Amino acid sequence: MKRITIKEVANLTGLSIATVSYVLNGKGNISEDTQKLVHEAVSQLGYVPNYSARSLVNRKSNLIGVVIPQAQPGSTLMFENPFYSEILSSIEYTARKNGYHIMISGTNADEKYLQLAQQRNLNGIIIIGMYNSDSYAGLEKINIPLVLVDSYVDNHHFHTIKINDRYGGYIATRYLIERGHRKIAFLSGALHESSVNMQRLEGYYDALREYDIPAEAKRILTGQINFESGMRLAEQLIDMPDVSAVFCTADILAIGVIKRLNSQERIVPERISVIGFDNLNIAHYCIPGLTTVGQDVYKKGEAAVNAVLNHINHPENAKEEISLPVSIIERESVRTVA
Amino acid sequence: MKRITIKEVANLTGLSIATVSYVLNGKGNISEDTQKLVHEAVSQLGYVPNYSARSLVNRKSNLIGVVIPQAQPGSTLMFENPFYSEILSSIEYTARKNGYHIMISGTNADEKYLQLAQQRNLNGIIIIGMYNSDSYAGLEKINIPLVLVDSYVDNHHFHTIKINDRYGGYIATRYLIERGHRKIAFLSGALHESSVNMQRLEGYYDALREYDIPAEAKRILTGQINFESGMRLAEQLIDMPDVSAVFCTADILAIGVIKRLNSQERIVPERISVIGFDNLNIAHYCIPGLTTVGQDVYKKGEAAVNAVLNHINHPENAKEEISLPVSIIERESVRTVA
DNA sequence: CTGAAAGCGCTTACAG
DNA sequence: CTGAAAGCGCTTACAG
Repeated sequence: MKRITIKEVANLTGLSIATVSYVLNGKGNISEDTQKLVHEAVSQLGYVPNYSARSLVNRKSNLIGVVIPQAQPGSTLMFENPFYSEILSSIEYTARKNGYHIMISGTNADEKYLQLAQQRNLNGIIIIGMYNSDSYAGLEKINIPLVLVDSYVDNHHFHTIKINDRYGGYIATRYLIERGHRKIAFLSGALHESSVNMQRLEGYYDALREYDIPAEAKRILTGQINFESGMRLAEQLIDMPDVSAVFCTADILAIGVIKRLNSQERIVPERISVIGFDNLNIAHYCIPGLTTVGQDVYKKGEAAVNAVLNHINHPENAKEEISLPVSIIERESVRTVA
Repeated sequence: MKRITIKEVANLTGLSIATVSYVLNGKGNISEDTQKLVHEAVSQLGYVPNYSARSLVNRKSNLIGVVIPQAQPGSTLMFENPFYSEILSSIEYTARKNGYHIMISGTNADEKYLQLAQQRNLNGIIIIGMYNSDSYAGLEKINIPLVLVDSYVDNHHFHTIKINDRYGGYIATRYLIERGHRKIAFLSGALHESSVNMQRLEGYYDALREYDIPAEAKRILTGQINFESGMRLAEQLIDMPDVSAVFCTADILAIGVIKRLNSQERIVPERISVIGFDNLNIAHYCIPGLTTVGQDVYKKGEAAVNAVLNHINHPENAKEEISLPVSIIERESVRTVA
């Protein structure tokens, strides 16, 4: 099956390939008649432009790369946490509306990905989540728009989209305190320096401080951000009968915690209260509905794509640093205590 | 920033670009010494091959396109149903291990996607789910490996990966019957001719027939495959106090049903039993744990990629038609009645 | 308003 | 064992 090229269109119309190319790209000054002629030939022949050839000369691919963390190095993507599929959904949608496609891959956000980006002539890169900071080494010497979502590696070379994580941690904790809780556990993934978890922990401390509640190191429990880890961390809670509320820095963690607690004698919210973070769809699905710190995951993805697009169109502009709002979403997993 | 090309590598080594290309591709008979020379120059220069140029001459992109249904035409992808992110995860992983990347897009699986596939020189296409059958029109005249996941449009032009949906419907229903249930509702998405839902309904009928239980049309309720629809369908159940068990053809539907039922007087499983289909992660997360018909979503994605890869390597082989097994996963959402 | 020609960065018969 | 050259399908100054 011979591929139909611009040459066949040129032959059929009796024009040159240059002219055909001009009308296809809406460039140059081509007469109405000629344009119509070309368009007719295109649809008659079923001509489809070859992006590989276009990319080669334009040095652009209309492809945006999205880097999603892996569950384990070299393993499957972290889709177990619905946060990633939710944000991917809005990234894909926003990109599609603007004529771009999404390439996903579970590579690390490191030098190797930089190679990939060059190989593929990516027009932009969106990196979601935190990677250890020397992963970013070399990434700034690339002149491809690069946006970091939820990362506090802040070297002004990249666009950043995040939320006010510290404030989120603060309002979550305050919400529990205002409902009479004093012994509040903090459950999260690893507390790396530049992680959102660390910020949320600071917010937790802020709230305790404001209400003169001493922070207890033993109530800070860390694992990974997934369901299983939530189950395991909940084990540790079982030996802390005085803890009346738990702040989990991710909904998926909170779901695991609730599941495990429920299988013990500690029903949520009757015996213990739980608040999450993210407001994923599952927070709404589960029973009891999960009270959580809501962020607009859809907007986050949209903002990431827009940052890429803006950079493409106005490379001279300063780096974007966008911080999206958070707010408490009340459901049934927290109760007021005396 | 000038891009480093094969030419620079040739200059530095004093070889021709042909020779450099040969060693890069491991073709031809090139001496050890020359090979080493080239590799040194490559790493010294930081040379990265340009896939656009490669694709242009090879007519292959190392890119596999994955088509995921949209929630609404022209809207975001159906990631609200975790089935899609779970299968995407295994598709990406399997592709990555084999040197391919994944391009996702929410286009319809129609002539337009065919154009896209040609534009992008896709090496394979994986279409997940059911589209109306004339969407596939023209898709067979493309000579790109194409695999259909969970579709009963069966014209032998495509590879197909599915499970035994009818049997799945049968064992789900039988499971309920064996536990004493007689008035069993069937909840699903639209019952299109070639949909998995229709097959699962047939299995439901099979089981009823086997046990001489009359099928009642009023107990067949259809909506869409999402959480909200599950909530809405559950409304209708409220006026059917005699129904003691519900078979939902998707876990996400079942989750919606349980949530709604729970907010009424009908607690699961005490007052009514629910069985799902898919065995998604959420089936394990929720309370009560969801008893469901388990399929291996990971294997499904893996099989889809392997079908593409096999086709690439052995285009002469017959179309693959793979059917994966299903089995009951017991949790807590079904109880035995007298 | 339109065309001839160079060039994007690679691969691959074909010669030698 | 290595190289000169054509060609993949497109875009874009530059002429006219």
